[in-house]
Amino acid sequence: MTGPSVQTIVGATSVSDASLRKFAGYQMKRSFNVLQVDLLKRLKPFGLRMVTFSTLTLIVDNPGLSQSQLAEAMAMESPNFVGIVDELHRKGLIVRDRATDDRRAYALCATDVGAKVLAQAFAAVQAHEDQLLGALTLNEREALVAMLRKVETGPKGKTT
Amino acid sequence: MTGPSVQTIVGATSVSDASLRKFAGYQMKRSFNVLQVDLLKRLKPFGLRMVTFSTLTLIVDNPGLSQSQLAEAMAMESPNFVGIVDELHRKGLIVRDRATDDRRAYALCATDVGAKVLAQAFAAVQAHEDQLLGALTLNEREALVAMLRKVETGPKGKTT
DNA sequence: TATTGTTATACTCTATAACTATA
DNA sequence: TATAGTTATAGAGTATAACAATA
Repeated sequence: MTGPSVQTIVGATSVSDASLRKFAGYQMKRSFNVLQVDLLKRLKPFGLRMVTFSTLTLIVDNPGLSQSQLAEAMAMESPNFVGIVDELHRKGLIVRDRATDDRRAYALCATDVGAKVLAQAFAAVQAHEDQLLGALTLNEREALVAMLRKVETGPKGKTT
Repeated sequence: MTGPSVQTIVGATSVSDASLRKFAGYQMKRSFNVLQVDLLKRLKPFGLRMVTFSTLTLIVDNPGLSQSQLAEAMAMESPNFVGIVDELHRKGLIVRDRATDDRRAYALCATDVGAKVLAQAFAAVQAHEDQLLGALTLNEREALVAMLRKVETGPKGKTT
């Protein structure tokens, strides 16, 4: 919706994407894709991907919670969470005990191995962020996260 | 990796996700998901989704380019681009003429209908962004996009 | 040989309906 | 009846290999 550049195909025509680049949504997608590729590479040595890393972090920080509580905290649908938990369990990183007061629910906790793996992975993720956000100052990084959070929460800070 | 909160399951335990929230990557994912849901809703009346909207925008701004040029500009793999172009073509929003100088390639252009649909959809997307980024000032919005771009480009601004 | 567009394929992420066992 | 976890399924998004037509 911006550019002149009415050319035919001839050679190395540079594509004008200025219209799209103005949209935070488009830029978020582009940036996140780059970030995710790098993050996945960094997590691979630990047998983790983004979602299993996030889940394991929450379990270590909040031992004993149920799957539905964790799924809700991650804004995930519970059916999609089942495979994640299975994967962490299969790798011996977490245990699933039946909750004492509600025999439908599990209480998820990290194993010693899980805690150790997470500690290492956590450092790797921090290194990954330090590298990928290396062009930003610490203040800018905080401002970025804060602004993104406002986008997530919405204009009125709706809780619903 | 932060919190105390070693509770059992009992009732409405609030989950501590402070560790994850410090990561720009996690926050980007959460924010983008919210944004995408709203954007899809806004684009539905026009029969577009995020990727077809983006593609149509590029075609209107850069008439006559080939699929591979556009796919590269959007950082997409060409096989995944085929369906996008088919979809826009099926809806009568673009035409695919064989390029005059290279009979392997197509020269993609928007139809009159395509241009009109995009103009309306473009306004809708702008309204969507104005709403979703409503908690940010115009300066903040620009800063957000600029910082995200730096993340995409990388610390050294690598072009490769 | 290399490139454009294509098919086929596979893996991830996301969303919904419906089931089971407990409550 | 409602909830926790599960299964099955379907739709997007993303990635690679391999092919035909053309360069």
